[in-house]
Amino acid sequence: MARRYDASEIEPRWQRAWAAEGLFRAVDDPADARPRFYALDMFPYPSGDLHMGHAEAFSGGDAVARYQAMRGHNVLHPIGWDAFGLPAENAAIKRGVEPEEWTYANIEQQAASFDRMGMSFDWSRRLNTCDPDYYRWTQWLFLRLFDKGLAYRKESPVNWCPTDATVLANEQVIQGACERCGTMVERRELTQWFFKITDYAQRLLDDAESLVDWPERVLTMQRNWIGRSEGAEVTFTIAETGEEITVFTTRPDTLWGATFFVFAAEHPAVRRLAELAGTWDRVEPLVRTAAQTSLVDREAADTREGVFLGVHAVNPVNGEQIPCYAAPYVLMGYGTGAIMAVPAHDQRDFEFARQHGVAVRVVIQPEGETLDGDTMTEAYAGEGVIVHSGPFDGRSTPDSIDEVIAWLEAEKRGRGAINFRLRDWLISRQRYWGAPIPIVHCPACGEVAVPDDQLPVVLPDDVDFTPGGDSPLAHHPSWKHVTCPSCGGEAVRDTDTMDTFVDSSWYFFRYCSPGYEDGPFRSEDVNRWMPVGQYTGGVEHAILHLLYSRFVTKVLFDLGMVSFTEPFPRLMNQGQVIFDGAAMSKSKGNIVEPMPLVERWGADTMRLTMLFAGPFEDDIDWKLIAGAPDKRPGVHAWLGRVFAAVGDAIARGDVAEPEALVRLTHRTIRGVTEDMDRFRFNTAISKLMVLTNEMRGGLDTGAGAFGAARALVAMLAPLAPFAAEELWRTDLGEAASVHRASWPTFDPALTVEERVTLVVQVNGKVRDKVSVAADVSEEDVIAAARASAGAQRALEGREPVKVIARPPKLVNFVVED
RNA sequence: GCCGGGAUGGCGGAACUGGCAGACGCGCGGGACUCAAAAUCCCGUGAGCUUCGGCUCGUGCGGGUUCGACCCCCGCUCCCGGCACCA
Repeated sequence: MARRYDASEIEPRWQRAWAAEGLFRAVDDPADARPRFYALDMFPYPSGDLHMGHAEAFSGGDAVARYQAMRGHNVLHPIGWDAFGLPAENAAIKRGVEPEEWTYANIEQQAASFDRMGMSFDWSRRLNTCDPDYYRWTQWLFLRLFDKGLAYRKESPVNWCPTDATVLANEQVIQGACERCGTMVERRELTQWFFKITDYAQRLLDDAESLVDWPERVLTMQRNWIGRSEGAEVTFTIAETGEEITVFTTRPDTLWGATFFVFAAEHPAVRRLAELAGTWDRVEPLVRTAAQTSLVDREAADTREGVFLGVHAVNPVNGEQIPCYAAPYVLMGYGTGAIMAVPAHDQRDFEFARQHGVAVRVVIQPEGETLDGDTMTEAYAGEGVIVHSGPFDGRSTPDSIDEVIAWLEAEKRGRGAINFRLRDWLISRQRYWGAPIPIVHCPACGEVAVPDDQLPVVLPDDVDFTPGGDSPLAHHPSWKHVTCPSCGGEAVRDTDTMDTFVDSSWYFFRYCSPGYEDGPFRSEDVNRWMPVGQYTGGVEHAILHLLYSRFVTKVLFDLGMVSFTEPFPRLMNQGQVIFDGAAMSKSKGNIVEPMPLVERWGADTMRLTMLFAGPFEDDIDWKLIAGAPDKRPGVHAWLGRVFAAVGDAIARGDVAEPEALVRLTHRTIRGVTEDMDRFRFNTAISKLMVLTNEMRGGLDTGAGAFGAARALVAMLAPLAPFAAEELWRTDLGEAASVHRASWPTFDPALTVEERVTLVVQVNGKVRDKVSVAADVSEEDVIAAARASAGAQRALEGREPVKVIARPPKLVNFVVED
């Protein structure tokens, strides 16, 4: 009687057993001699139940954790929830549910689903970022940045929805409109808290070089986001007032080609200069429009509009006076907010010059060509020979850039400079459901840190969520009124909360010291477990979360709290689960949920479906890989065959196995091990399927397969943990879990084939295949090839002019025709 | 526009370092079992031609290097992702 596979009976039973045994607890005893492995999955946001993306990501992450445990590691595989954030507040506004209630209900549902899936989490380390025990330390982290001058307040433009009367995050502005009410977003200047991540720009860039195990695209995105540019700062003088204005340029070699000068519309000097020159009437509308245009619209605009200010700038390299304009195409947030414009060699400046009738002066020409500024149709940004540039005439560029910078420094007209596109991290949110910023504003003392021993600053639970323009905390009748920790006078709390990316920038440290009450974590715990052995999650966090986490790690390193500067040396991004080429969405009505699949066919089938569909980092199109919901998935049928084959093998007992099966088993162990090390779950599963098929072939002839069965079950464990455990403990009779068994090993001698297929080619075309001994000599292999029927037929009696022999795999006869 | 990644049967995908293209699975066709169906098992399955021995073509397109190219080089096309006035 063949062993039957019944997931619905097996899975809940082992799920309970694992929990009762505490099987997945990480061992914190320093005396434990096993090497440690921190398997980290990006923690979920609790909006509803788990979705397909979670199912895919955690299937991979859990396979890694289980595999590493079987490889002899003491594995830390924690879970938690990124539980602060706007959706909870929106649920409160829309449906009248308390954010806290909504959040915790979703967390419980997701936790139950994870359990049902059999995720090997160490539940004892579970955390939620919205728990006061957690956000106490988020606030503590803020204060350490505040102490170091890395957290500061300044006025900054933000997205403002006039209907909801509230500030929106960039992600909440959809094509210039509020995502909730559709009103066009405006721009407002508000005083906001920032983290000074720009101080770490160079280190974030330099250390990225060490992240060789990150996906290339993620590293590229980070580098582009940081955006380092080398160039020079050059100081121009306003002819009419004598005031000095510095610009940044990456092309100091084109300084002699500057024919006008442009200020960002918001530049503080614009109004003063325009009023002085009597042009404010004409300039003012432009400035006002720029100030009101949302940041999103502003970046999407591509006009070359601008207004002459009526003043002139003196070019320090040649004393020339050039007209000054204000134009929105120059950004206040980058460089100095003012530029020298070189229309001949910058396309944007060129378009502006043509539209406003400004001269175009060529100072760089391609070798052997002459460009004419009056007739050229686009800027020339290439290499070439320098002309009309005083001491640099006749030199070539870009080689001369460094010499121009040296000359500027010697002449005291400018200096070499580096600029980054990276901006400081705006962390203020005028929102309720976040960690309150632990600052008290005192009329006498200014910004005062809440003392560490008064943390956490707890969120009140009786607030009005109706959008009102600033944080709901500001409207609470009593919460914000406190005494100043410094002078004892009357003061008010800061009523903003922190960006949820602050919460998620340090959660992986907290997992190392769960429940620790004297700090966010114990350094010795963190330094034992970290850096993370493998970080798994979605590519949507390629920039923000990963950049912020790297930044916070470097700050903690500088504080002497951790001994490393990069938290995640190995990163893997799973692909998205899509449907019919598009993201699953409610409006499309094409959402497929993982839990019904788990209930119908079992968690193991859900995992195998995800992992077998293709490379882990590729997208999965559910429409293409899944049949009808009630149609039995192929991987489920395979598990059925595994049960039957293992059952039969056990019934026959540990008797002699065909040598071919023994060799295949060893080759399979080698191959699957390599695949697991490289996240190649799809090919690992395929190799296990081949082994299953071969076992069944042997069993048909009455031979044994016990060793193959044991290896198969062990290798199945990270991929289909319930089925493997059932076979291991119930059928094979092992007392201890397969998930704490040793990963099978192979004998290299047995992975080598005894006989191999020799490919016989004539002129590179396959003409025959012959079985030969693996250690065949060159002469013998050529003789065997030549004797083959296919070679005889194709050679037609001709003598090869050349014979290429690669024993034992290939012989190629080259003949002339 | 710039940057990154792709394109292989009807479908998802394999192919180590340049050496059997299409592993494994889905789907489909045929068969066994069955009163029947489901389940299960077996056989076949890139295209065309075939005297059934084989032959020709075939990894987005066009060239090249090589005894030999899905793989390397040059030139394109299309698709996906990211950034997008960053001076």
